[in-house]
Amino acid sequence: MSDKNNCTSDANAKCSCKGYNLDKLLQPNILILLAKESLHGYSIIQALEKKDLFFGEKADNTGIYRTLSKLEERGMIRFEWELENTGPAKKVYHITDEGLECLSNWIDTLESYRKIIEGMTEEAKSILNK
Amino acid sequence: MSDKNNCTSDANAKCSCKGYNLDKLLQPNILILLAKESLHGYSIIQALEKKDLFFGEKADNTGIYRTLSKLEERGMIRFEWELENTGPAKKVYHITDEGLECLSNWIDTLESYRKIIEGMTEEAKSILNK
DNA sequence: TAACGCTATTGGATATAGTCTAATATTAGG
DNA sequence: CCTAATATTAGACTATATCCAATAGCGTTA
Repeated sequence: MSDKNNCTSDANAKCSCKGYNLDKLLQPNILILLAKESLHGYSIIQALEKKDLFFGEKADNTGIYRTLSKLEERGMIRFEWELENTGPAKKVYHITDEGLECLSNWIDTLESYRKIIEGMTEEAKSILNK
Repeated sequence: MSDKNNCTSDANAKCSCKGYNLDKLLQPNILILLAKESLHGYSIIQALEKKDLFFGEKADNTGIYRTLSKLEERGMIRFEWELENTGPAKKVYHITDEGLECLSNWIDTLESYRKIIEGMTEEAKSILNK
């Protein structure tokens, strides 16, 4: 079996069909966490890692901090600096009313999305007789 | 009710929570179509529009043609020029063995993805009491 | 025949989401 | 003091998709 005839060939080693490039849905995932409790960036990273959100891959810190900044710019979340305890200063984020409404929209959006993905999977299965 | 307190405010009019920025999963969608029959780009566009894949939005031609080029570069699909019939020349694409294996991988990936999205939706619902 | 619309493909610039690498800073433990 | 863990940020880059524009063949119709 030649390497060219499967998605593990050099050129396709990181083919999207393995899930590497799927949207991690960081915005709704972060809103869900913050709807339950206020957290700072680093603890959000750890919470997302626990969830095994990333197809076994570890979370990307930079991406999460960038998403937090963007959500803050849009008024979905706000933060206060926490200097009290031990360790470096932390930005403790909490969700706003706008963020809760955004999360409510996300529920409908994700349900539609799930149906689309379900339909695709069923169609692909029937074609390949899987 | 102020405009600032919902996702329809100017700044958030095209908020991702409405689904505008979701991955359209063009790669697997195109592979599914081509696993059933060979097609040229423009007919793929029309087929995807019929599916209402895009949250009611119309398909973006450029994106579909770019995805076709990428899939072709990676050996998932191949094309022949069709000059016979009326109209401009068409690139008729057909799926390769590698493309079929890629689609098979996509089935597992999409099933995992669906479960992740389902879990997120349920969690968000329980938090918001929806 | 000129104008228009449909079919069919491509290119440039931009947007959004996320990754990789590196840097900075505080503090606790050995 | 050195290192590891905690905590945040910046620059460059990749993947996916969008918006606008251009090109080109062909049929209809005014």
